Amino acid sequence: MSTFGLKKDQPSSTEQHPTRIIIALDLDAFYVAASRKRDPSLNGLPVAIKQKTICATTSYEARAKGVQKLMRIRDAVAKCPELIFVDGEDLSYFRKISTEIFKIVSSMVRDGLVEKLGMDELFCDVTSMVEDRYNEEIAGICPPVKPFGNVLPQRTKHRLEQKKGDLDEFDPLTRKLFIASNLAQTIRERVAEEVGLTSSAGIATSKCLAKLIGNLHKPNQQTVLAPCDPAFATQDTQELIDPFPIRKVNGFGSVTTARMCEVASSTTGVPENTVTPESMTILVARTLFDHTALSEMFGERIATRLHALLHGIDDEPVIKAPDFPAQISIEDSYFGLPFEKVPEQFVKLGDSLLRRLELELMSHPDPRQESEEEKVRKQEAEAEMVEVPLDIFGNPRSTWLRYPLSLRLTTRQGYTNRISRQTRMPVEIFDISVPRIERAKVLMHSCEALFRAVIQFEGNKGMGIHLINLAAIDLSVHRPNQSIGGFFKQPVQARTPVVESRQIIEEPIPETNQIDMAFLMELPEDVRREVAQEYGIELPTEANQSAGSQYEPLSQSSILSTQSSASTMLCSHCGLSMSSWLQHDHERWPDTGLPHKHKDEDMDDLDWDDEDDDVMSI
DNA sequence: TGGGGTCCT
DNA sequence: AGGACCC
Repeated sequence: MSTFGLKKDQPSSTEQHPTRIIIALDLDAFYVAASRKRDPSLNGLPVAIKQKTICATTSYEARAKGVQKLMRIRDAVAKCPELIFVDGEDLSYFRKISTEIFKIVSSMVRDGLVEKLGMDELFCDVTSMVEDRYNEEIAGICPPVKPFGNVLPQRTKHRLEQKKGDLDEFDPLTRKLFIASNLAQTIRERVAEEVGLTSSAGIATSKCLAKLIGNLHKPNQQTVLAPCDPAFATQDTQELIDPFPIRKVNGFGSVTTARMCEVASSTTGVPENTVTPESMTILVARTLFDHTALSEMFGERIATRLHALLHGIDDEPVIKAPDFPAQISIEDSYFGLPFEKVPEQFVKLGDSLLRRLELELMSHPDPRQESEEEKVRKQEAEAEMVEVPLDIFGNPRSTWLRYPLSLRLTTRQGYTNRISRQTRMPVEIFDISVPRIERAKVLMHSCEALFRAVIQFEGNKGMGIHLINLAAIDLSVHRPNQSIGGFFKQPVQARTPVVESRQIIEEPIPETNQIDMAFLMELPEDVRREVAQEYGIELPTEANQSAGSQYEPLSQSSILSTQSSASTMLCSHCGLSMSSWLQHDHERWPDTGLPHKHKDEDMDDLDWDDEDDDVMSI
């Protein structure tokens, strides 16, 4: 029988925007798999990725012993005493592997139409790729393909078993989904070969369905949802997803689900707590709530989305991951960090943030690490006979590809909600000829000002700080100019790059780490060790220290105004002495930086050594 | 319950 | 600036 006629007479049911073919790719136990790539001795063993007091991710061996994701360490050890813990607080390695995988998949999908969800999930819109391949099948250029992996719904499976050779009798959409399942397999194989990590996939006509059914067969498997009969497609799909708890569906978060359980128990008159999130299935929700009900509960916009999802409809497009993220942030959690210890953490987190900014927002002279944008930039520069910026040795120089214009500080006191404040990013941090720890100190000062604002707003809840998050946001292509006020009459920073980069500006050779020692030694020991380790600085041994005593201990309070840079200046306004890196901050006080001397009273608002601090202990 | 992210209001 | 959502 000819499918040609069918195809012409049936212009696919959704004419407004063509039916899409989506692949949802999910890496199996990603953190564990990446850790095993780094350390193969973990293979085959029960492993948990530890973050503070919880197991963020667990290996399948651990799950077999009942060690679930997000379980407390204590409970995990009780379930599985042999459990091996891998520290998962530093995400840099995971980020690297994640990027590798993203690049491979992007290169295999037309137009790089790949969306990232977290570090281990990808959505690919392969509609047009599959379309082309389907047309080749129709033209007889290549034979029709069987689906790869698990197939749903049952109706399609049965038909496959019955009519073995007659793939061309299936509906066009069904055949396209079959094709996509083979593409998904190819992608998974490539990732496994080149990176060494296994993954699972779901193939369907929307992100939501693809993800839902991808979860049905999990490690290292895939599932395609390919309704074979247009007359039953909607019904088959609905019956398939009806038993799922709504929590498994992408738009239903904990708040929405809880609210629906609440309303459900009050309207149906069933006793409380009998409608649990797990029992709130798509079927139950769909029977209980129509669009109007949802609209009253959540508002028109959200209601429309949720209502559609309950009916298996999801129009969310696959949005290609941008070259640069919208934000880059660093956070750490604490068991009630006393206020006076906060500045040290600002230095530590600020330093980490700077590292990440340099890694992710700058060009890298090593061509092996070169980003796509950078290659394009170089090609353009070449075409226009403009030289790429060179360093003092004539080698290609790292330059900023994006500049975060704003800095945001988010904190949490106890278990209350997060409080955040933002300010302009101090431009000094972009001057990489200055040692990073110096720039981290600039960030620290900005953070202190923001922290004061947070405290003034929130007051002291008497439990110390439980979370600090530093975020670089508002990424711009242009280097921000310095031009607020200007009574320091600083030369305006050279606008970066590309065009006027003919002349090589001789930048001062970066100062050695020696200059940071005084500052370093003044930090508490644990922080100092962490920072020093990051920089590869060898800390003096105790013997050294006592013998040399070259590092004069500074008073605690001087942390707020310390300066170890050689270039010191006095504010012409208030006469305060400070490192030249702080000029800009100082000038903009109280936005960031040091206060002017005549405004010292303002400092009283922030008492770092508040005796009333009732620090919560573990 | 972590250490990240997104978008909407 | 906060809140919902995602992993």
